[in-house]
Amino acid sequence: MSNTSETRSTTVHSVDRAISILQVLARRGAVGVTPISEELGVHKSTVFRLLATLEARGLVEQNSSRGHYQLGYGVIQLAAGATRKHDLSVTSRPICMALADEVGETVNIVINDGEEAITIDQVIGSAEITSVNWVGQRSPLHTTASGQVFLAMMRPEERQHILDRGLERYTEETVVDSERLETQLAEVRRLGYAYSVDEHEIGLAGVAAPIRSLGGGVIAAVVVSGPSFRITSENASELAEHVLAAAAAISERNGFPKAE
Amino acid sequence: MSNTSETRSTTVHSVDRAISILQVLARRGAVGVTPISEELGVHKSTVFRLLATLEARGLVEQNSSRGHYQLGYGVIQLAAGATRKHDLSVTSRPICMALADEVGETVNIVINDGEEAITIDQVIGSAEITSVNWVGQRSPLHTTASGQVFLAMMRPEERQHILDRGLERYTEETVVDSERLETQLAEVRRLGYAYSVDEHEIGLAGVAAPIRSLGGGVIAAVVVSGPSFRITSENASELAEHVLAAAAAISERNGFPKAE
DNA sequence: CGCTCTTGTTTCGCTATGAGAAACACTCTT
DNA sequence: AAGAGTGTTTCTCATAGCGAAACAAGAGCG
Repeated sequence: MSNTSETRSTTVHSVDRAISILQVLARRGAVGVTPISEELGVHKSTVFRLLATLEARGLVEQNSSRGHYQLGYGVIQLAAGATRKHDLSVTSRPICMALADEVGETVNIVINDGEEAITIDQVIGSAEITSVNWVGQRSPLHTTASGQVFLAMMRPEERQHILDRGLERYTEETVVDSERLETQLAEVRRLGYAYSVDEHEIGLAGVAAPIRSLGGGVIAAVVVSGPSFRITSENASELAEHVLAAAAAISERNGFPKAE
Repeated sequence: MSNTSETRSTTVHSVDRAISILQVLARRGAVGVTPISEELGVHKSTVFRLLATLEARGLVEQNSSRGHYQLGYGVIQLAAGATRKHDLSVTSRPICMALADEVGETVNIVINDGEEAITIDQVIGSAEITSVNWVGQRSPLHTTASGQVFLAMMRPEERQHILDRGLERYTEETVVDSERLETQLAEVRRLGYAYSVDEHEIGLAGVAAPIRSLGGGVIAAVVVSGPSFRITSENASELAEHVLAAAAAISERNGFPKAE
């Protein structure tokens, strides 16, 4: 089959067909040679040969002798390479640019290394007079909006381990009492986002939402941050809606099922 | 390149090459045309044409004009299809068969539908005199080893929601007190596995460990179960080692990073 | 700033590959 | 037991995919 009006397409026909087969299997689960042939309009001997190639490389498996075909472990292995953490900024960058444009503030992507938060990408907002480059910088979990997202969503014993090490005070507003922080984190779980003001640095505020991966785990956070005179408790919930939408879009690109 | 001494291989050459390119990108991240050409021993115009095909279908992206190539969102979408829950039994089946052979008891794969545990696959152990087919059967979360794995690993407010509905007594050994169950579940989190005996049915015992996916979320449990005179508190920890190893192998096949 | 080198991209002619037709083998259904 | 349907294999042929050569663009160096 040809799907282009050009005499010679730049794409490789048989690779195109093989990808179509993979997509049929992703959508339909275990399927036979004949239904694939009918759906794609390709001869069943061709389908068979392409499946044999995909099977030889582990992208496809046959569930019994002469049985149906389904996606194999090799696809999961490829995806594991595709979703490695530090490539997250590549998939999220266009969404962050759109968000920065939308809200006018700086947008960061932050990951959790288990002990601290690390900013891996940043888009400067239009409202910024001066720009601090946060990329590569570490920050404590308890004082930043993104850090509070990580603390809120992690398992209690993992969080307890962190709290047991003590909480360092950064400003007069820093919460250093474990019980009070737990209360605050319960609110983060209830709302689905964190809002932090003056806790890490006087005059600095932020709104953060979790980025989830295929299995639902939190792999990063998207944060809108700026001066606390612009990011106030009055407009934080409106800002949060934009941040949550961006986090959902990024999560979807990382395999998290789309919310209906 | 030809990797077979036969005159004509059954696999499709160009599809084979395209998959090799995907695997290079999964391993190396963003790479250029020339390094891929050198690593695979394929002409760079061929690599370019194959990359163009993969890019057209979304499996590969170029990070800037004339820039390096990397895996695209399309691979994650394929993997989302590959890791759907009910296909889990296919990836886990060989590991369960090996585990059943190893420990001599029946092995089940159980998923959590949010309210109850459901067995989706079963391998009968050699020590079984009679065999009960658990596949398709539902069981409560608080009385079974797998159910306790799910309760232990879920977020506290989700668990609270379940506990608030009340716990039904099945035997004299069923724990129906929420605080006592929470203590038990804390032990499950500490050990990484659950051991349940006589709580669901007198004479029935089991050891269960969580199966995790790419993002770390618990998607299922692998359980060894049998009569309580064979699965005792004495041999449960030894049995648990085998179960944990099987759960880790299944988790890895579902994209969870291999523990070093 | 200009030149050189490297790499991504494009074009073209040729042949080895991938296509479909036909047939075979196996399983399921009646 | 026979027929239908589907997975698998073989064979011939047309063309798609290959590599060589050349071009275009960007990076690095003097």
